[in-house]
Parts: sequence; C-alpha cells; structure tokens
Amino acid sequence: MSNKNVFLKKYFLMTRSEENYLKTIFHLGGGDSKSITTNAIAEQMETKPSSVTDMAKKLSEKGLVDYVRYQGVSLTAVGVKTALSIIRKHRLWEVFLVKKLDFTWDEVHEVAEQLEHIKSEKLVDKIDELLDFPKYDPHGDPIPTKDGKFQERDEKLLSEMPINSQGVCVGVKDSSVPFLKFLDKNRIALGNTIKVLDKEDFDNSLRIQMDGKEMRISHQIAANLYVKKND
Amino acid sequence: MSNKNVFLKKYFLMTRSEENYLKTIFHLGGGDSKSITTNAIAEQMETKPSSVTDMAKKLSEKGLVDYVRYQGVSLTAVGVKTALSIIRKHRLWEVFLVKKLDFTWDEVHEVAEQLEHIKSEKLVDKIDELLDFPKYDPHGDPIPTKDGKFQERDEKLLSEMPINSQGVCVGVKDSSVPFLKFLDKNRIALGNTIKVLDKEDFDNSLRIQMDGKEMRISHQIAANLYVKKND
DNA sequence: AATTAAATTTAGACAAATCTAAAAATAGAT
DNA sequence: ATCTATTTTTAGATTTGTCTAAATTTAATT
Repeated sequence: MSNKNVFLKKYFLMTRSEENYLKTIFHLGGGDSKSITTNAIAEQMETKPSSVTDMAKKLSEKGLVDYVRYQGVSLTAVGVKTALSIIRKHRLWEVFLVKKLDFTWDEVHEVAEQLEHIKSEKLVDKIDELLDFPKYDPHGDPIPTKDGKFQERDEKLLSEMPINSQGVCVGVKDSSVPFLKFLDKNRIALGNTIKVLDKEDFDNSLRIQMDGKEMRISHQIAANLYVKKND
Repeated sequence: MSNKNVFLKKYFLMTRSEENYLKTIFHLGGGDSKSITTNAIAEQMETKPSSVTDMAKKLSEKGLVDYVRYQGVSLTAVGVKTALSIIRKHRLWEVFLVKKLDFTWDEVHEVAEQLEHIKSEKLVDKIDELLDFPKYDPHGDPIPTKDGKFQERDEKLLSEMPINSQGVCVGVKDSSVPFLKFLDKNRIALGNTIKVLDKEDFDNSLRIQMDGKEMRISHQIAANLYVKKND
C-alpha cells in the first residue's frame, strides 16, 4: 500500500463501526462541544464502556472527537460534519423507502441503518434529487443539507399546545416501532391538522379534533407528537 | 445469546466476506459442481491462496461449498441459491442506478458491490417491482428470479455472426470500465440493431451498419459484444 | 478529609479475516 | 517411477472490534 493510501485510510475512510459511534455521539448532544460519557454511549449502542473507551482513543487519533480520560468525548468540527453526512444519508434513505417503495414508517429504520453506510457521494445526491430535495424524513426529523446545515423546526409538542390552538403534525419524539404502529392504527399521520379542544386536568389527556372527527388521546401520546403551530 | 440465535447465526447470517466468496466461486463456474482452485479464487479476489483455504473450510462447515483438500471447492445447492440471491441483488441495483438515477453503465458496478450486501428481502422485491421486473442488467447479464432461476440468453458474440445477418445488441462480455467507456464514446448501446456487412480476413475486423450509419470495428470489440439474432 | 460507591480505564483475551513463511501434496517431465 | 516445479495447506502473526476482570480515577457522603 502506498504512502498516499495510508494517508487516505487513516484520515478519510471510516469503518461502519466508527460511523455508528459518531452518529450516536451526535445524537447524544456531543455536537455542541458537550462531553458525552462513555457509559451513555455504551448504553445507547448496547455495548460495553470499555469498548467505547477504545473507540474514543481511535476517533481522537483521527481528529474526529476530543477525548479527555475520565471526562468523556465531544465531536470536533470535522466529527460533526461527518456525523451529519451519515444522518443525512439515513434520513434520505428513509424518505426513499417510504415515498418510492411503500415502506411504512416503522419499517424504515432498520434498513436505513444499513443503507446509510453506502459510500457514494453521487448516489446520495441523486437520491436527494429523485425525492425532490426533501426537508424532513418520515418521522419529521430534519434532513441536513449537503454542506452540513441543519434546518431547525419551529414546532411544539402537542402536549404543550394551548386549548383551541391548532397545528399540523410534523414529527414524533419517540420513533419506536410500537409507538409508530399505534399512530398508524389510529390514523394519526404526518400532515394531519390537529386542534386541541380540551385538556383534562386529572390525567392530562387531550380531546382533539383531527380530520373532522373528535378523539381523546393520553398525555403520553401527546408528549411524543410534534406539531407546527399554524398561527 | 440464546441457542436459537446461535443456530441462526451459524446457518443463515452471512458476512460480507462470505457472500463475496460465494459470488466469486459462482462466477468462476463453481455452480456446475466443477471444482474451482483456491489459486483461481485468490487471483479473482485479489487476495492470497491461504486466505481462500481458510474461507473454504468455513463455508464448507456451513454447508455452502464442497471442499476437498488440494482439490478446490464447488458450490452446494444451498451455496448456489445463496450466490444467485446476491447476484440478483447486484444486478437489480445496477438497473436501478441506471434507470432511476442516471448512472452510466461504467459507474454502477462499484456501488452495486456495496448495495448487494444490504439485508432486506422486502427492499429487493420492492426495487424489482419499481423497475417493472427487469430481465437483464445494464450490461445485458440476466437477472436471476426470486426463486433462483436463471433465464439463459440465446445470443452470440458479434464476432461469430455470419455476413449479412443482423441482431440487437444485448450485452457485453468484458464489462471493464475502459471498454464500457469506449462503447459510450462510439454510441454503441444495448438495444441497437447491428448488421454485419463484411468481414476482413486479414485482421478479422468487421464492417457493420448500426442506426443507419456504417462503421468499422476491430475483432477485439466484436468478440466482446453479445448480439441476439433477429431471425 | 477520609471513606465509599460509581464510573472509567487498563490489561489481557477472543473471533474474524487476513497475511507471510514454511511444510506438504500434486502434477508434469523425463 | 522418480524428480522437480507448482499448487495448496499449515502454523503463527496481525488488525479490528469486541469482551471480562481488575485497577484506577472521580464523585458523593459523612
């Protein structure tokens, strides 16, 4: 292997495992120069803290994270950029699966976890174009742009909306399969307009109007649905 | 890990490396119970014969190949089925890249090498459906069906066609990037009708008619183009 | 400030996939 | 039938990513 390739390998080629660590650290908030503990990362990734320590050293060597022994890790600028590019791929693939291949929103995550590691810049850009440059994935999470910008959402949890206000359902906080299946079964989908009719003091459940018909939902549901206020 | 998962791991979950070996053995003819030498496999995969020996033992343990020391390997029925499912995925993804994302036929192979390892039966079937169940990939190679059937092509090399016969260009024998780029540059594409006007005894070059206009091509080109005889 | 509990790291081991160098088996030529 | 030359395998080492168990550091409590 030539010197040049050694350079490339060390600084540009990411293994699947390294990519997964970066993604997890980002999701735990390590992009805001906040230190994330090895324990937190281990728990999230269902691995052991000692394995995380090993990887922390490796990513630190590569300049992707700042790592201080016993203090945890945070992403460097390059680390953030790399994490965002993986998240971008993940979310674009999710949109593709739902929009082009009729996957339901609880089926997409597992497959996208694999597809996000495919290495081809042209492929991602073309998928983006095919989907007409979507801004949000099927769970309502924003898709980072090619240059790593994140468009923030001006949204609220349904549980925080005042009585008589209304908005469009734009995302979920909990994207676990059981929750998504529950939403499907109750015909709650992204894009639906929801109006808060009443709140029950006793259990914080809500009476809402959606697509003309009234229904009652628990606080637990309302606290996991993001709504974009109409006005 | 439960007993059941151990079973699943040993007998169903294939690593990327295992899949690549099976695919290579199939392409070298190991599907016809012909023994393929470790040297041939090593050369094709750009690895060392000793590595192939290790993998041969492992695949043999799993019942995917028959391996006799010093004699080489051939695929078992299960091995053939597995190889075909990988080849099916590879070729479907190639069609997808060309038809839906405007990749050129010399760009698709490298990306398809990655995509072929994505594990989701639903994904493959849906891609197949989206493409309207194509029978051939962009290089003219047949796509195995879901149940592992291979439709054979009734085709000839252009170099073997008699004078004054004509046919439709359906595939390439050599699918290297330089050859594919050459074809692109000379406007030779799958689907074109080609008529053999004359053969030159001296160098075996051909005078052909394609899309109304005449041209001369070398024997080397003609010996790498598959044509389906019209009548 | 000392002690204890919790978190984190180190040291050493393991499995997968590869390699090199040496040993063994096969095939071809005389 | 024997002797080479080639092919193939073995044995042992390496890298990556993981683990367990022990040691170390930090944080919390009194």
